Order: sequence, then C-alpha cells, then structure tokens
Amino acid sequence: MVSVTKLEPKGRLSSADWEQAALDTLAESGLGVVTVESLARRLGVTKGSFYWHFPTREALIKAALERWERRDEDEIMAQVEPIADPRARLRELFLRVSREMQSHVIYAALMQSLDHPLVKPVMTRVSQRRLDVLTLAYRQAGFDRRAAAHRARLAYSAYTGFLQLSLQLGLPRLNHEEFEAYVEHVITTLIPT
Amino acid sequence: MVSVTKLEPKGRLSSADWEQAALDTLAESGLGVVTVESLARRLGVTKGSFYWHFPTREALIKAALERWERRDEDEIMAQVEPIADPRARLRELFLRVSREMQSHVIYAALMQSLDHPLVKPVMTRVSQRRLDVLTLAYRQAGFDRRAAAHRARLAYSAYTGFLQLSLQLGLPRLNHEEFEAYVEHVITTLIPT
DNA sequence: CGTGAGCCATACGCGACAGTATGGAACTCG
DNA sequence: CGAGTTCCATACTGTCGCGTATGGCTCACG
Repeated sequence: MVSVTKLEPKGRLSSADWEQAALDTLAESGLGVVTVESLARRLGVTKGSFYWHFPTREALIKAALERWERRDEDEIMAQVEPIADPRARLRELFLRVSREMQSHVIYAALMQSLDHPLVKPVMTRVSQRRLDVLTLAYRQAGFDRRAAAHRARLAYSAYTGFLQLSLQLGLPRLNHEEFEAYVEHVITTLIPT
Repeated sequence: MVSVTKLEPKGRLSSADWEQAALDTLAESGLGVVTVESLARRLGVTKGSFYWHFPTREALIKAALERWERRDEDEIMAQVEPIADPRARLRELFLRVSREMQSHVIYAALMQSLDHPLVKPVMTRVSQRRLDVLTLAYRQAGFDRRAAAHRARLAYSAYTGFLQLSLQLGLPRLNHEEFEAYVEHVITTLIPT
C-alpha cells in the first residue's frame, strides 16, 4: 500500500490544519513533498481550499516554520534551562534529545532543505540558540570560553550528525538497548568530570 | 555578478566533461541545480549535446556518483589505511578531513539529497566503509567491540554534523586559528589515551 | 426564509524541466 | 575529395506544480 491517503473527513479546515499537515508531510517525506496539491489530497480537499487560507505556498511554509520554531523553543529548551547544576542540565539535554524524536524528525528534515531561502534563517536561529545553551552550560561547568565553545560545537555536531545518519541514512539499526548504551557513552565522553 | 556562466570554449565535449560539470554544480549549488539545461549553459552548449552522450539525466547522475565514489575511496581511505599505529591513523584521518575540503563539499551536498533514490545507496556504502575504518582503528587501539562501535559512531556523527553546520548553515565562521584549535580539541576528546 | 459570508470545486494559464525528432556542421579516413 | 561518423542546434511534446478566475455549496443570522 503506497497510498498514504489520510482522508480526514473533517468538515471545514482552518489555516492551522494546513500548517499541521505541512509539518506532518515535512517530517514524513521532506519539504519537496510539501506541495499544495499533495497537502490537498492528504486533507481530502482541492487547491481551491488552500488558496483561500493562504496567498501562496511560501506563506504556508513560513507559517509552518514559525509554528515549529515556537513549539520547539518552549518544549525542548525552556524545560531544561531551570536545572541549576550545569552538568545535570547537560545530561538532561542529551537524554531528552534521545527520546521524543518527533520534534527532531522535523529538525532533520529541515536540515535537508537548507537551500530553501525560508528554511535557512530559521535553522540558523534555532541552531545558534541551542549552541548558546550548550556553551553556557559548559562555561558554568568550569570551562573557559574557548574550551566551552569547542565542546558545545562538538556536542551539537554529534547531535545533528547522528540525526542525519540514523534518520535519513538509516545506518545502524540500533535496538533500544544499544541505543541507550550509545547515549550513555556520548554523555560520559562529552561531559567530562 | 550572479551569472556563474563559465563558458568553456572547448571544442567538443566528452561524457567525462558532463560528469565533471555535474560534480562541480553539485558541490556549488546542490543536486537540485544539476539539470540538463543548467549544465548545458555552463558548458556553453545545448541539450542536444547532452542527449547524445547520455540517454537520460539519471544516467548522468549515476555516472557522476560512481566517479565521485571511486575517487573518494582511493584518495581519502587508501592513503590512511597503511599507517600501522591505530591512534596515529585516527589522528591522521581527522587531520586529513580538516584540510582539502573539496571532496567533503560534495559529500555534504549529497547528504542533503538522501531522498534521491540514486544517492542514498551510494552514501550508505561510503558511510559504512568509513565507519568500518574508524571502528577497526578503535578496536586495534584496544577498545572492545562495543566501545569501538560507539566511538566510531560518535566520531563519524561529529564529522558529518560539522560539515552540515559549517558548510550548509555557515554557522561559526571559524578563522584558521580557531579551526585548528577546534580540530585539536576533537582529536584529544575522541582519541583518548 | 433568504441573504451574505465563509469555504471549497473546477477549469484554465503559465513556466520549468525531461525527453524526442530532425537537420546541420565539422572532422576523419579511405 | 567525398562519404560516413561524431557532435551539436533547433524545435517540438508532455508533465508537474504554482497561481488565478469563477461559480457553487453551506451555514449563520437577521
């Protein structure tokens, strides 16, 4: 069954429905499949509906990106920042990322579309914020400015690289046990005492 | 000057010319710009020329990928494998990658196009080979199977993640000095004594 | 009940790109 | 020198996706 036609028999649609459908399709198939007619099929309507809610495809992408960026910011970041001990905060960051992959799937899909003019600034902001959070934690853990920047960069590179390898390339086929062991290895390697 | 029209006034073209132009465009602008007419403009000819050398666009991409994969394999890998000491071999691998970015630019561009059916198997092979080289080196350095696999995965994730951050996102703007310091940090962190 | 606003279907135009058909220029070699 | 091979230009078709135009359905509300 190739047809992923999720004909949601809802009555009328709102702008938010289109944005959510865009994010779902983005996570499943990438930005290239986020087309007007593809989303219309998914929602069980035609283009006529779309162009009532949005003036253009770019407007939908822009709105969907803003929605994701907002959700990402206070779902992931805000919940970890209040942790006082910087090492515990770093560890919690790593553990959080290793679970609830849902938000990271979209992150990885967007990293695949950095050539798109609307995507790049968003990912630059998001990545810079996350790098800042990491750098601050390392600084509070006692590292000087230079060392903290290096460790933060290495940790974040490992994050985005791992997503690319496992989600897009599907390289390792880690089962749950192996994955947990790997995460623990990464934590002990990147958060030294 | 937006026009990157490199009108090479060469006489006739060969299949290899088209493959090289495809790799160049791939490195500069991504696979999406590797179109028949775009390459034709770059080479100063028209589509009529292309379809004499290749039956289809996919055939060109396939040939260009094989060319790159072959070149990559014996340029990067074969020159490092003969190093006897595994730690020195790892260090040399990291240092090599940090220079001559030319081949890695194409690697990064291809990682952005993993959704393409011709690209994914190539990148899977290449990545698996590199992972194997890393794993073997770590094993020879004294780590058990599990630890070596973890370290290799972390190192390779850091590699592909760093490429994505610096080349596609253009995040840090590291000058030469900072970059060397970062590479040294990565080496000491990922190749423990 | 009917009227206007909100939501959607249908049909069309347009540009980008893949691929085809065909003729022509240039080079080679007997 | 002439005939065949090689390489390329021109002109065409077909498809896909964006965007527009226009009309119809449905529900709220006076």
